[in-house]
Formats: sequence, C-alpha cells, structure tokens
Amino acid sequence: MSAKITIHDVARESGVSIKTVSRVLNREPNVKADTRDRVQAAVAALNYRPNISARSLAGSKAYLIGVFFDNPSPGYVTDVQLGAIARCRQEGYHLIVEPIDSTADVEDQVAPMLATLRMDGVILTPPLSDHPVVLAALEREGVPYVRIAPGGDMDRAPWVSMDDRLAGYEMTRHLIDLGHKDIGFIIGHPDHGASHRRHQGFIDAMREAGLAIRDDRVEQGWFSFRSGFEAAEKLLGGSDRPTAIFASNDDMALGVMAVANRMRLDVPAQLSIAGFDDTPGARITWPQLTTVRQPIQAMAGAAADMLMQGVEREAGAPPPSRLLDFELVVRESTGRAPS
Amino acid sequence: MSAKITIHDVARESGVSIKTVSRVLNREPNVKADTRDRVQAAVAALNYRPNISARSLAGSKAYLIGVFFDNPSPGYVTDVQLGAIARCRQEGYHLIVEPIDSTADVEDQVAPMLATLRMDGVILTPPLSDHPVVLAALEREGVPYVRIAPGGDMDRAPWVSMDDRLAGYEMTRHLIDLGHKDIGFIIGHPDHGASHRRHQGFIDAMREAGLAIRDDRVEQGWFSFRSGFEAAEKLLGGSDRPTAIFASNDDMALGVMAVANRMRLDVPAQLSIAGFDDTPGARITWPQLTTVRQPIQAMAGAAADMLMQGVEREAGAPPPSRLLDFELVVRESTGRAPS
DNA sequence: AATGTCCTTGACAGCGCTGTCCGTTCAACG
DNA sequence: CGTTGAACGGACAGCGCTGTCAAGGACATT
Repeated sequence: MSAKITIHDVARESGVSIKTVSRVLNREPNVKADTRDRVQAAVAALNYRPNISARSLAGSKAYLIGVFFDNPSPGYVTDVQLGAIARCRQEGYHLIVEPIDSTADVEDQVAPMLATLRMDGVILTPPLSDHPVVLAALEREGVPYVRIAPGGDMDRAPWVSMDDRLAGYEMTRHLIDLGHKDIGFIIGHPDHGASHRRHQGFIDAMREAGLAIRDDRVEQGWFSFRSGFEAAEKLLGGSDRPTAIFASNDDMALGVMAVANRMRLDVPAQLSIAGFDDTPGARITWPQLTTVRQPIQAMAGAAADMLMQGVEREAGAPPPSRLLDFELVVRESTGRAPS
Repeated sequence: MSAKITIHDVARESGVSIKTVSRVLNREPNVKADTRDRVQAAVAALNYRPNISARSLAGSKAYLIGVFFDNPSPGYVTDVQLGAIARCRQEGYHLIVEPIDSTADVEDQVAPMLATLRMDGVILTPPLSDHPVVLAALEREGVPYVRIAPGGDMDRAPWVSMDDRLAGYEMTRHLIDLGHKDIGFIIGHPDHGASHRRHQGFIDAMREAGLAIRDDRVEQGWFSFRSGFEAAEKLLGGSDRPTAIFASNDDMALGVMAVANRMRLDVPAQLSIAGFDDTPGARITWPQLTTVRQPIQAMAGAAADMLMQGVEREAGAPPPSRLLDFELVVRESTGRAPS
C-alpha cells in the first residue's frame, strides 16, 4: 500500500502553501504561471491525487454524478453509463448508479440516497425522466438533474433528447418509399414519452403520403420482446396482412421477427420489419434489423456535461437543453413491397 | 432544499453527545438500550442521514464499492450491478461503476481512481477478474477485491463463481440423452477462465459417453454473436454436419441460430442448439434457447457481502470463496436427434 | 512620490464525522 | 466496606481539503 500523500506534501515539495496547491488543482485564476508549473511538477513527482471525500466535505462539489434507471433494456442502461463515464473521467467525476424499482416505494429509495451522498447532479433515464416522485424529491433536495428523452413538462428542467417524431417519420417514409402502402405499427410503452412521438411521426408520414391508417394495423406494445410477439400475432393473424411492420423499438421488432420466422414468412420479401434504437440485438438476428440509431452515449455524455457545468436555470431563461441527431440504419429486414 | 441536519442536531435532540449518536449509528456495543432508543427516535424524528463524505474522511470506511467491468455483454453487466446494489443498499453502501478499457492503458485508468476514491472494495467481473495489471494495482493500493468467475490463481484473493465445468458437463449430457452423438462445440473467449471450464465439461461428458470429439467439430469463438455466426458457418458448412451445437454462451448460440435460420434448418428437428448464461437474448428468438442460468445477481451479491464484511484473508487461512448453484434451462431449441 | 488597484499568496477556520482517550457510574467481588 | 472492572458517556483532536479574508507586492495613475 503506497503511503498516502496529501496536499501538504505537495505544498512542502513545491515550496508554497496548501491553498496555492488547491488553487492549481482547481484551475483557479490568479496563480503565476511559474508557481503553477512548480506545483504541477510536484504533483506529478509525488503522484498526488486529491482525496475526494475531503474535497466534497470541505467544498461544494461532490465529484459524484448519479444515474437513475429503471429500464428493462440492459443495452440502453450500459450505453448510458458508458457515455456518461467517458465525460466524467476527464473532469475527475465518478458515476453512482442507482437502479430504482418503480413498483416499490420510490420515495424511500431516492430520499435517503440523496441525503447521504450529496451528488452534484443526477441523470434520469426514461421512464424515470417523467416520474413525478423522483422529480419532486430531486427538487426538494436541491439536486440538479438532467432528463434524458422526457415525455412532457419540458420546461421543468434541462433535458437531452433526440427528435423521435422525425425519426418515426423518416422510418415510415423509408417504408413508403419502398412501395409499402399497408403498414402495421406497434406503439411503445405508454410511460415513455418517446413512444408517443414516434407514433406521431408514423401518423404524419402516412397522412402526408395519403395512406390510410387502419385501426387494426396499430397495436399497443410495452417495449418488450413478448409484447412485440403478441402484437405481431394479431397483426399477422388474418389472411389480410400488412406488407410491413414498424415496431417502436428493437426488442418488439425482434418479437415480430420471431412470429414471421415461425409463420415461415420471408423477411423482407413477404414482410418488411423495422425497429428503433439499434440495440445490440438488432444485429443478432437474421436478417439484421433496419432501425434507428439513437445517440444514447452521446445523450448521456451531454447530460453529464450539463451537470458538471453546474446547469442552473436562471429565472426565465430557457434551459440549455439539447436535441441530438439520430441516424436511419437500413439493414436487411426491410425491402421492396411485394407486388 | 431541506436544511442540512447534522449529528449535532441529533445529539441535542436526544440529549447525548455526538459520540454516542455515532455509536448508535455504527451499531457499536456498550450503549444502553434506553439511550439507543432515544437516539434512534431522534434520528427518525429529524430524518437525519449521516454525511458519507464526512464519515469516510474521518473513519476507515468509505461506504463505496466499485464494480469494474470490460464485458461486451450488457445483460451481464446490468445483472451484476443489480445483484450488488441489492445488498449494498441495506448496509448503506453505494456502487461506483467503472468501465475499464483493456485496449487502453489500464494502469492509467485504475490507479488514479483508486487513489481519489478510497473504496472499501472492488468487484471484478470477467475478464478483469484475471487482469494482472488490475490485480496488481488493487493490491498495491491495499484495496480489497473479490473476483467473479476467475480463471486461475484461485488462492490469490477471494472469489465467487459457479461450477462451469459441471454445467458444461450437464448440458452436454442433456444433448447426449436426447440421442445426439455428433455434437459441435464453440469455445468461449480464451481470456475468460470460464471458457476453459465449460469446454472441459463438454469433453468430460463426451468421453464418459464414449463419444468421439472430432477436431472439426470444435471451433474457437469470442463470446460474440459474430464469432458464433462464423463458427456455425464452418460447423454447418459441409454436407456432413453435427445434429447439435453447444455454444459456450448465448450470444454465440444466437449466431448459430441465425445461420440455421438462414440455411432453413429446422431447429430443433434438424439441429439442436444450446447456449449458456440465460441472458435476455435467450428468450428473444424463436425457438427459445436451451441454456444454463448463471446466478449472476447472486454472485455479485455474494461478492458485495464479502467486501462489506471486510474480507481479509488471514495468513494461511483459505479465502472465504463461494461456489453458487446454476440451473439447466431447457427450452425449445434442443430436441431429440434426427434418426 | 504618494496613492490606488490589481494580482498573487497564505493563515486560518471549519466541513461532519470517527478514533482515541479519559471520566463516571454501577454491580459484583474479596 | 473497599476494590475492581465492565459498561457507558463525553471531550477533543483531527481526517484532507476548500472558502474566506487579509496581507504583501507589482504596477499604473495622479
């Protein structure tokens, strides 16, 4: 175990006071370049690392960012963590992950943790981005937070999102451009705001193309494989079936794919299938899934940035929220409509 | 923002000194039951939560457990986190997740984090469980750690694992019992110790049944969908093909499934496919995958427990390592061998 | 030369808690 | 009845750092 070296050691080594060392460490202004260099040399020579507990006890920063999630998709969760960490590390911040169980008492889970760890900020992932109890607890404790892809109440706090409506629109257009006229749609989990926006994009594209949206072509799903599977069974059950199905996320699209395989439908010759998210699973099927790449890591990184910069909404000023770009990923599961 | 209440407030409220409050909080002995109750009442009344930074600065515990991972499987990572958190929460500990990029300088990633955050312990997931640089850094800094499913050097530190060899053996037996005699095997990532053990189980079962293991029936994989896909192409390429394929993890088994679908092979009538891990993906195919359920959450929970109990190996004493139970999950992807 | 202003630096007081050490009480013992 | 030691409670000194405040020096202004 290497001996613990403190700021005092650095101060002695470089011949200044500990306060000056602290200044250099925190990139405060008004330190002579010469002094700064000496301190930095000492830091490097001693391999000194400031103790985070002491910093957060004495100062106002905790160097800790929380990530709350209650998301069934592990790929999504991991991507958020990866994206956030990448940014945090540069600034010496660390990530505390806290799974929240929405089915249990949320207040009991959130309140104690907020009080013990005074985190500098929290990243909320859907569906927690819209959870009233979580938002209220955060606000009560005065902990800044950024919501990823929230569903509504957009002025309440800063957020990072992508244009789900446009993405839904473009995917639908992609299908229409391939000659599809009879397209089925599976709506996502109603608690996720993105679900409604994707659905709206579908509606907009169909309307614009003058195509009818039959009631029996739209099913409610829950973002799970099973719900996609069941929706597909209904959609493909009769002899009169759509030539394409657009599912609001990949897991559900995979469910559709499973039904298609089971019915021995040729994808995409007889049925085109489109997903959304570009999770790892999208490539784990044959044919690979046409989908929308969500910039999950980028969104999480942006959220972490906003938190570290101490996002504080000035009264009346708009939150510095950001809309990131998505990308249509066309693979093999979509093709020309059968004639 | 609720006013910050400290240990002093509790002490005043309950009419004792702060030290006594501290004793109650830390469940130290030698406090009269009556006093303890008074203090606890005050804690509850004031809704007091000890500040974790102050605790770790003053004391020896940091109330922080790290989880290091560099695992391509998001399902695995999330399960580990969930399992560890469940235990940590009860004890007031929190989880710091740190993805490690093995392709970059590992020392640079690990050393600074160990110095700034003095974590009470670290949970290592494969393949990091066997990473020499990580282990060395942890030991140098005197941070206790528990390895999940390490590959070798078992006496070096405590670990939690499952009997991969036995699981590999039992899955192979399952196939043999279904009448399969010509079984293909895809080995896992060579950096993961579990890969070798699963392979050994396969060999043992085949030998025991007096079945030949043909060289061209065993392929090296990397635990990824793609590597499973490629291995399956080789295995199923000729006219002479095995009646079953046992892949060392689910992702690779899904790759095999994709090849089978593409070749229009009927699973399991013409080809049985077995996986390993029971990741969410195992249910995301049709037919669903026969696989081995790894007690990932339980292993992570046990690891967290060991860390929190301050696992310290006494000189000469065996580490309190634990082997947990697995479960064979038979679904639809395996069936009787074609006659 | 005197004054004002900025830049640079340091002394010092905690942040909220635990570890150490010591004093007090009280029961059981010789 | 005095003695001992366990049980119990408290005073105090930091843990390693940052915030505050003020001092000293450099430089520009009058």
